[in-house]
Amino acid sequence: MTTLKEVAKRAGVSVGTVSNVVTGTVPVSSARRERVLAAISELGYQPNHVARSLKLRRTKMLGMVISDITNPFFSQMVRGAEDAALRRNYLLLTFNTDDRAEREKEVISVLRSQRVDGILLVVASEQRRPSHILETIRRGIPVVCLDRLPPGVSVDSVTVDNTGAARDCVQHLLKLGHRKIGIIAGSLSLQTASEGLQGYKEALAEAGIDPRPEWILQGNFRIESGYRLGRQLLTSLDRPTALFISNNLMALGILKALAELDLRCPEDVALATFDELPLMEAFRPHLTAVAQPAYSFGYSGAELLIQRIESKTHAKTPVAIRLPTELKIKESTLGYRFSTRQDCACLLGNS
Amino acid sequence: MTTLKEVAKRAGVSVGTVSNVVTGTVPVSSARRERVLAAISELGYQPNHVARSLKLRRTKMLGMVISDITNPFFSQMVRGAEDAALRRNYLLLTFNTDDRAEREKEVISVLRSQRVDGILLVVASEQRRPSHILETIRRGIPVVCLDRLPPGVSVDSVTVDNTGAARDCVQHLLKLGHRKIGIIAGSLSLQTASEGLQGYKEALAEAGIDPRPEWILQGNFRIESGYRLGRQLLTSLDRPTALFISNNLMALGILKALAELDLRCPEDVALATFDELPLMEAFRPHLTAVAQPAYSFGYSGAELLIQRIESKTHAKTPVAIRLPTELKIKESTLGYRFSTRQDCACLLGNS
DNA sequence: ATGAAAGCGCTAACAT
DNA sequence: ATGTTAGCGCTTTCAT
Repeated sequence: MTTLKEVAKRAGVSVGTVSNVVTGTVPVSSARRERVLAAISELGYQPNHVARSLKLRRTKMLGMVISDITNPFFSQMVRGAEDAALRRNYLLLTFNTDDRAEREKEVISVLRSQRVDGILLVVASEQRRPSHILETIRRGIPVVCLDRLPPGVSVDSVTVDNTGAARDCVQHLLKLGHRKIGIIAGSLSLQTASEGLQGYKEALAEAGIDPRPEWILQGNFRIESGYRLGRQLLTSLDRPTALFISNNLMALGILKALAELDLRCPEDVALATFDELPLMEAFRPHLTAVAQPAYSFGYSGAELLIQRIESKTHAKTPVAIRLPTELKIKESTLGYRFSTRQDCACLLGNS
Repeated sequence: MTTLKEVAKRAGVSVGTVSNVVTGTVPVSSARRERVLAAISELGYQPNHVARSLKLRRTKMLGMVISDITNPFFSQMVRGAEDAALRRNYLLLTFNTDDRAEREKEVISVLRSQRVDGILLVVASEQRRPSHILETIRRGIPVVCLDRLPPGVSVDSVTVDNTGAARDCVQHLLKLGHRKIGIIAGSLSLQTASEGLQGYKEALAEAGIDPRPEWILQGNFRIESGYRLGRQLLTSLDRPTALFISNNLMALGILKALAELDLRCPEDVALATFDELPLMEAFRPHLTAVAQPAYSFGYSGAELLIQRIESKTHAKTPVAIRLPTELKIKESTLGYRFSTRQDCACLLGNS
């Protein structure tokens, strides 16, 4: 690999001059600049970012820790973060944890060894005040948590109001006349999942309905678990007439179960889910969903993180960005108790 | 950040000794090792990978260049590559090009500046003998191309037989009795897309059918383009009875068009697509698809790349790994000309 | 405006 | 087995 020194030799100038041409921070006479530029292109010189990082003690790299890139929610988030990062000339180093706390620990350790300038984190650890995260922050590496917050840690974050969104969604089912509403929640050790369950319970409580324990199921956010729990719930003797599902993948699993059991949606069971995805438009019935701004999670998170990195001001109070969600009502809940199009239109209008 | 030097001072040994403890390449007396280990954990020392990379002139980082991480095919591929890389202690630096050649150039330049040890590349450039790729290889940075091959470049690769897979798939439609078969191809500047079209034409030719230009449409691998072209084709006066679609996202778009136009599948039009995804199991009708081993593309590619990096032997002949595809026949093509379950079962059996 | 030189944190060759 | 040191490629301060 060509080095600054070789370029300098070829152009007949000092390494300092070449560096000044490359970085553009110090003016260089145009005659010399020309010669340097010529030498650079003749030799195909590419600045060594590793050496620069060592010297400057910053890498212009961001660590990104998510649970699984093959989950569309996270791939959107990563794309958002990458787009924001590249605009500011930062690169993204991404890792999957599969929501396993020990993987998260390892990954953060790797990221620190790599000397990333900051970390975007979708926490896996359910543990209170996780030391690896606290320690990272204490060492001056900015961390922005996305979607979920580690309990007991004061840290910048980008989240949505999961409780409120779940409550709105279940209220929508109640308004349609449903009284027997089940929930497929995510793993309750994750904050988002327990918030979703909380919203579900609040909505039922407001309507004066006692939650039925056998209709509250805990999954793991994967297709397979939605399928399995869906079958379980839908084949039970006294099955709910509506289901609230805490994420997109489990919803897909339930659709599969539905098809196998020859149940119609929304006639036999109405379905409402968290997370909306472009590809869900192709599904029939079109699913009622709480749309989460997956891309924005990443984009805003990266912007906030870079701002923290570059402003150096060790802020005392964390910034908490709250992104809006939107309940998008579609066929999977409509049509159940309604016979005329007018009724539906009216309901769509004020929701 | 704590450095080796500080650890050495604390433990009362030389930096060399600390380095030897950390890397484990040279034996250190257990008494001193203990002291070093103690100092490391007291100070929370994390080796500086940047400095190590500069010194060793290798980063243990792999560059990965794909078109778009939000496309499930590529997110699976990235996950495969990451799993293979981590097993060998390499990290993955991923970039999206959106299939734009100039982005690819920029990204590869960044990767070279980062001094990645090798590059996994899903090529975007349709240009012959693209200089940025040739130059990268010439400089001794191993490149493994995934899924597609840049024209005129001798390079390691992991691909599938797109032509053969497309031909098999169209032959399946022909066997069912279809004579009016359309194709939604990808952007024909991409090798995979033109191979798919080639297979389609071969199958028709063997059956003695002349291709109808108005039934050969070119999309761009996105949901929206499948939707648009699907509507176009399905609303035409003389529409095909079966459709071969070159990727998963466009197939989803067509399903959306189908639902809007109130057409049934497979009764009104049979559908067969490239790419199979776990989440497609939830769709009804279940789509007949050529299953591509997306995860394996990444996994095998990363393994091959690392082998190249570590064996240093500048191989003269490129390795070309061919992964198998599998035609998975489902409801979206079956049931069209068959009235009894027996017929279907029989057909499923010998395909 | 330009050159010389120190030093970022590490590894490995060399000396002991 | 352990300590000492050169140098990886770069930026930047200090002279000039």
